[in-house]
Amino acid sequence: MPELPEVETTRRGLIPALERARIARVELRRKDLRFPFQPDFADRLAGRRVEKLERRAKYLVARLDSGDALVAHLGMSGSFRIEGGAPLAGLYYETARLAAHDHVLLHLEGGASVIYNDPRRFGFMFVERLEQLAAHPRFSGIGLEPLEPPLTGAALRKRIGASRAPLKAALLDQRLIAGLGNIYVCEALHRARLSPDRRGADLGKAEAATLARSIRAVLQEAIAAGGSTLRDFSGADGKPGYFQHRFRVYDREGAPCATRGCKGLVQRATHAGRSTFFCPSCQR
DNA sequence: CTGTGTTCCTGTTCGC
DNA sequence: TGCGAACAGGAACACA
Repeated sequence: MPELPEVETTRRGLIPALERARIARVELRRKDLRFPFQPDFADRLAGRRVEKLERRAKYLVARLDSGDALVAHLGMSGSFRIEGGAPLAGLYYETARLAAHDHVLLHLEGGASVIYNDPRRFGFMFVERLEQLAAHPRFSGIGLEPLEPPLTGAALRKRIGASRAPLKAALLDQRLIAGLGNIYVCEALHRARLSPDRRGADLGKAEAATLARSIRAVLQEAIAAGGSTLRDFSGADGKPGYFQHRFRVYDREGAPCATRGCKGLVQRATHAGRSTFFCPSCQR
């Protein structure tokens, strides 16, 4: 589910509870998510302090005072929430109430708990030495970050200009650009008025610049809106995002195109087994 | 190198 | 109302 804006929303929501907090105890309510947990997973977290919570592509990375990094990917349906934390009669209690599909609980010193919930269990977590993270197979091939530093048309053109894949596929490819998923690729292409079938290799400089600007804009607006909630995504504060109300094409098949002056209707097509929403009239 | 299909898993929605 | 099928935000992999 969660694409870059949802992961970033999660990061920002978790920071107040997690940064500088110490993990007192780790509760694994099953032995695996998408993969089995490492045998020493819980032991390497317990007693450690979180120094910084960062994001790379769609990954959350918590730097620990041990030199380890806790890495989490939300898959299609993962979310974090914070519970508890208020002292009772001068003592702190773990007060987390469990919900269906709560799989990992990080009980923090002070009584709050950070809880990972994931019905489909496509998400995963692991710990890795921080200095080895860049060389980790899941990180070494990751492409350009779209926001920091701001993605330029030239950088984008350099990456996808080498690809003869259709733009829809190229932008979904995390090895080229990091953080985009099906929703934001559709939205960015529509804003840039580019057909999902265009090839990266024949994008002109001006088109690449427009596309880069569109990608940045849609991601930034989505982050400002707290991400998109299609079914049940919510930030760490429990509130849903509301960027879904600002979709111009995604899940709007048959609706009039939002581009000013365009009389087209939003169409749905399939690329590589995934739905693509676009306006055939203004996206060329 | 490319596109396509499959797989992991559960929940929701749609059509009959 | 019930029931099965289709479909859903990700991403790695096998294969043609």
